[in-house]
This record gives sequence, structure tokens and C-alpha cells, in this order.
Amino acid sequence: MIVSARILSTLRSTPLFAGLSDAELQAIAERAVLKSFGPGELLFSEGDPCSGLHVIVGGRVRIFKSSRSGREQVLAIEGSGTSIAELPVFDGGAFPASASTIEASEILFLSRKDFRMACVENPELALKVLQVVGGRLRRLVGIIEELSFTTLRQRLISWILREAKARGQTRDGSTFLELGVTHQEIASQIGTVRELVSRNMARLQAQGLIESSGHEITILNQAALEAELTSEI
Amino acid sequence: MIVSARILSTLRSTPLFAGLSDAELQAIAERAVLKSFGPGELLFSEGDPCSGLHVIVGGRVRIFKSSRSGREQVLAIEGSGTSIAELPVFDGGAFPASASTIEASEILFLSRKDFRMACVENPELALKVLQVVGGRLRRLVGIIEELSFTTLRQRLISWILREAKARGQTRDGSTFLELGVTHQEIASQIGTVRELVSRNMARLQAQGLIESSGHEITILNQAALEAELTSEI
DNA sequence: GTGGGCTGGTGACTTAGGTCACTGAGGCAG
DNA sequence: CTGCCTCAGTGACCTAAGTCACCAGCCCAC
Repeated sequence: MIVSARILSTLRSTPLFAGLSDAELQAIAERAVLKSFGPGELLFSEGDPCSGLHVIVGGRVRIFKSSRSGREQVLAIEGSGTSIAELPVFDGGAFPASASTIEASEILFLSRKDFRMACVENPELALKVLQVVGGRLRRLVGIIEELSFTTLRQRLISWILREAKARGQTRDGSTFLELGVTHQEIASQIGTVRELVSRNMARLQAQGLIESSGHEITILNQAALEAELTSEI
Repeated sequence: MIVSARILSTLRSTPLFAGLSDAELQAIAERAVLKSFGPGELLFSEGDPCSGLHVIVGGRVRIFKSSRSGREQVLAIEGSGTSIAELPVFDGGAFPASASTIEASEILFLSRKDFRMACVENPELALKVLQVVGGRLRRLVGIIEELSFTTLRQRLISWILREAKARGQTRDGSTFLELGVTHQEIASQIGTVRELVSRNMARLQAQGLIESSGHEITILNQAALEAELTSEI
């Protein structure tokens, strides 16, 4: 069977599979199925029975919980090279949350049986899964910490600083950040509603901490923002 | 080396080690160290480097995050036969939360190296760990869901119903529940403060849903309580 | 152009959640 | 018995968070 070099190289750069031999990767790639998704498409819903492991070859995926009243809480955002839903594969239960693409994405799908087999044959692989899952668990604990100890304002500040660190551009002291998402999306990432994101952005601007214009913000006083996070947690 | 039968039988009844042969259990038990703790003793603190796996032989342990201002958020409560902190063992990071005993407890401690070795020698064990961790992850997601979508009142109701199901005694239609913990402790389990637990208990009583007297409550109208949970999530 | 989606901004209001301060009821040591 | 400590109950208050409603800008399709 011919397997695209792209899939192989993705697998190789996926933390989960890093360290496997080419032959082993080949074996996994042969059993995997590649699917393409448009932006905003649903990969699976909370409660669906878990059929297998998903590896993101390209694009970005959002893992979230939704409430009956329409609110959403984002649990994680994953980019290329990461795997999602490793755990339900093992404990046999349903997906605990839903997943949808943010942008057009290509997802490699590996059936539950095949992935489990790969793990049994490769004790190292199981340890890697544990390592990846460890990081995931840490992030969830972090979300719980933020939700129960911090104010909305602090969560927004923390979101801005995190994004700025990841994608912002620093120019003579101040950092520019292209938001790239709607206020609605920020709200569901920090666990609140659109209006409050808008209001708090405005307040930060009024206080001279940031400068916001349309879809771009500038961090004017990073030190002050950071200070609000470290104190009072 | 002589290993107490108690340790062996605990290991055997621990989900994590169920399925291992007696010889394998023996090998693990020989390397493990048993420690006794009084009630309320700290096993480890958030941020401590993770030295190994803990298995609860007897007693109960509380896993929690604490905020600088003194508030605590309980992440899990584990009883005998369960393991704690499996994950940091694998990803090498520090403990993401603190753990303390609730009552006098005996904890079996297995060093990181020994546990990892056991996993490599025993692919089945690694899969078991993944299964246990899966459950843990689900519970964390549940906490996040509760914190971001539900009101304090709903969380309290949900706590009462959960405890009643686990330890309550049903007598002609109504269920008695010995609280067994302080309001302060309930508060940190549902993510709020003492006063609000007290107030909301009083409100539930005033509405005729429960009857509370000292450290014991009686659920008078279970259907109504459940209805408050299912609607409006 | 023009109309209709989405998105963002804001005012007015409600309320859940939290703080503070004090009281009072058990329980236990001396 | 007395005093002290830990819990629980509550009134008064404050404010973060959320809701509702409405308007304005923007961009795309027609």
C-alpha cells in the first residue's frame, strides 16, 4: 500500500509517535485514514461513542463543552502534529467533549483497535501517550484554577498575554496582537459571554493598559497587566 | 524480603494493579514503602517535584488546589485501593495540585523509577494506567462544566444528591444523609465559601426540599431537586 | 447602490456570589 | 463549671457577572 510522504512526516513530527522507527510509522500510517474538513466542521460531539484516535495533520481544532443554554467552554485548542481524544480510546467511554475545526483541516484517523495494538506492541508508545495526557490534565487543572479563583478581568488579561506571547509582534517596547478571533470566541475560551469581553476590553483601554482598534490590539503596559495576575490569585 | 499480606491484598484490589500475577505484585510490593499518616496531614504540595506513585491502602485523601487568598478547590477525593498522582510520574513535571489525608491513612509509596520499570515490563499495566487516568480526566472535565455552566445552588444540590446516593439511607421515601464534613469542606468541594453553603442549605430547607438538623439532612423532595439539575444546564 | 447577516459597543438593570462582622451553639480541656 | 475553640447562622453590604435591548459598523450578495 502506498502511503503519502506527508502523512509519514506528520506522524514523525507528532509528539505521540516521535521515536518510533520508520517501519512502525509505516505500519500505523497504512492503517490510518485521512479526512479533510472545512472550517467550523464538527469532528465529534460530546457523548458520541469513541471510535478512535485523531491526529491533526494540518489546521486547528477546538475542543469544547457546550451548555444547554448555548454557552460554550473551550477546553483546548490543538494544532498540527497533535493528537486528540487519546483517552477515551483507552477507557472505552464516550467523548467527554465536542470537537470542531477552526480552520480547514486534515485529520488522520486511527481506529481504536489499531491504536491499542500499536501500544501493546510498543511499550514506549504507551508511555508517550501518558506523557501527552499528562500535559492535557495539567491544562484542565489550570482551567479549573482560573475558573474558581480568578475574576473575568484576570482571565481576559491572561488570555491576551498568552496569545501575545505565542503570536504577537513586539516593536519598540509595545506588542501588537492580531486577535484573529471574535469576541464571542474569546468569551467561550475564558468562560464568559461576549458582552463582558467587549466591556472589559474597553475598560483595559480606558485605563491605558492596552490600545485596541478593530481586530488588533497593542499592549501598552505589559508590566501592569502581569502584576494584576500575580497578585491576588 | 517479607511483605505483609495486607499490602499484597491491597495491591490486588487496586484497579491499577488488578490483573497482574502474584509474582509481579510481589515484586512491586517489595519495592514499595508503606507510610502512616494522621488525619489532615499533607502528603505533598502543588509544585513539589513528583517523586513517585502513591497508592491508598487505607483511609481517604483529598486532592486540591489552593489560592493565595486561602480558598481551596477540591479536585478529587480518593479512598482505599486507588492510586493518586499517576500522571506526574510519567510527564516528569511537578505535582499540579496538593494532597492531604482526610482521616488517618496508610499510603503505599512506589518510586518513579520502579513504577516506570513495572510499566515497561508490563504493557498491560500501562494500559491500565491510561484507563484510570481516563476516569480522572473525565471528572476534571465534569468540574469545569459545573463551574462554568451551573449556579452555586445547583452545585450544592448536585453534591447532596451525589453523597446521598453514595452513603445515604433511604427510609420510607425520604433519604437521610449524615453530612460528615463541615460546611467549609463542602464549600471547597463545590467551589465557593462557607457562608454561601450555609445560606443555600437554609434556603433549600425553607423551600421544603430538604430538612436539615445539625450534621444530618433529610431529602424530602428528591424529584424537585433533580429537576433543578436537569433543566437549565 | 441597498438590504441583511454578522460583529462589536453600550446603557440600564438584575442578581448571584462574595465579604465582613457579629452571635450563638456544641464540645472538650483544664 | 468555666473558658476556649471550632463550627454554623445571619444581617448588611458590595460588586462582579450576566441579561436584555438596541444601535452602529462592516462586508458580502444581489
